[in-house]
Amino acid sequence: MSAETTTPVGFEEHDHKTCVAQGLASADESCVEKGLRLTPVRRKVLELLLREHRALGAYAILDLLRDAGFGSQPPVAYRALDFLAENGFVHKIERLNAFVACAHPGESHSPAFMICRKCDAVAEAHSTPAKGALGDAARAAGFQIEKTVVEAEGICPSCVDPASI
Amino acid sequence: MSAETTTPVGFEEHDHKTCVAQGLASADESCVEKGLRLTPVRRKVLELLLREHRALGAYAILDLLRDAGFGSQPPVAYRALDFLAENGFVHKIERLNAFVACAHPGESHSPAFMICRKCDAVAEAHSTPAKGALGDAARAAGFQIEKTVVEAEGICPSCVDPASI
DNA sequence: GCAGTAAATGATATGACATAACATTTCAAG
DNA sequence: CTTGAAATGTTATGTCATATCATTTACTGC
Repeated sequence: MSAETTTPVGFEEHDHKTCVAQGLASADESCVEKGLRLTPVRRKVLELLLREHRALGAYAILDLLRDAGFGSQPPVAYRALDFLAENGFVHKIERLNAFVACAHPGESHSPAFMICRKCDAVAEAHSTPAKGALGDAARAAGFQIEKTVVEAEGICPSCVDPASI
Repeated sequence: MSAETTTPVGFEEHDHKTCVAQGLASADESCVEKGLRLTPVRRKVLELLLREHRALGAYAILDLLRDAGFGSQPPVAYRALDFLAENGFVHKIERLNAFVACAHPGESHSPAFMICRKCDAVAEAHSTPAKGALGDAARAAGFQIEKTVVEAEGICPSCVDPASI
């Protein structure tokens, strides 16, 4: 494991092929371990998201699925996305109503996202929401946190400093 | 200011009338200060959200607006909600595609929400996302955070322990 | 192998959320 | 009073998501 795995991906140059291959391999392995079925549509959706490596809406995914010879009605995409999201292979970006491939496959994590409002690039980082003020408030209120959505909107390095593009 | 103002509201009994009156008074005052126009529709939407004191979808608000004699087309609700959200009087809950009145009017804050997946109750707390792991990741990546969405999904005290209802 | 069952997929229809565009009204400033 | 900017009303449309039922696939026990 290289040092890069701890870096938020999404705002940096990287090797797409490796990215895609590792993501798929990781998912294959994980599904075998857990007895999950990474069927052709599901694997294709994951591959598409890894390839694009940005947030895609369900209907954009659907277009790509059609091109790849799969069914082209909304439930086809949503069912695959539900499976992938439930099992941590992709994440939904609530702010964008869109989906991204998980950038830290295999690691257990509660993801946090940085979303550029100019170019819509999305980077995944780790968050520890239960450890901060929110965790304190939840304990005080008797609220049991099961899942957290943490999304920061702002300006990515490339859009802050156009020279760096 | 009572001790209750630091408690996440939404999961507790409270005085609705005071709630609504204070919220509206606070908004009136704030708008005068800032030269904003809290027009009848806008004020009505805020009042409705304070009264209901839970997350409402735009179309639910629209129904209530119609009942109150206002226009009943979607832009009427969305424009009022945009104004109120931009100025911190209401917040959008991305997870629910719905809106709640701000529970901490007048205080500057980056809100965090606890959302019960059983009863859809929503409580507002404070968050300090830039201080934790996300802030570190953003600084490391050169990402400039402008706004954060922090939403925890789980079980509220009443649904955990039905006897307490 | 083959029947029975559960899971996954395909397809139709509909529901829920949100905004573009333009006409009309309101309101404060000159 | 008029003029320009902001707000509102209205029509139409775009985008995101799911309920439902028919069909196919794939695993299980006989």
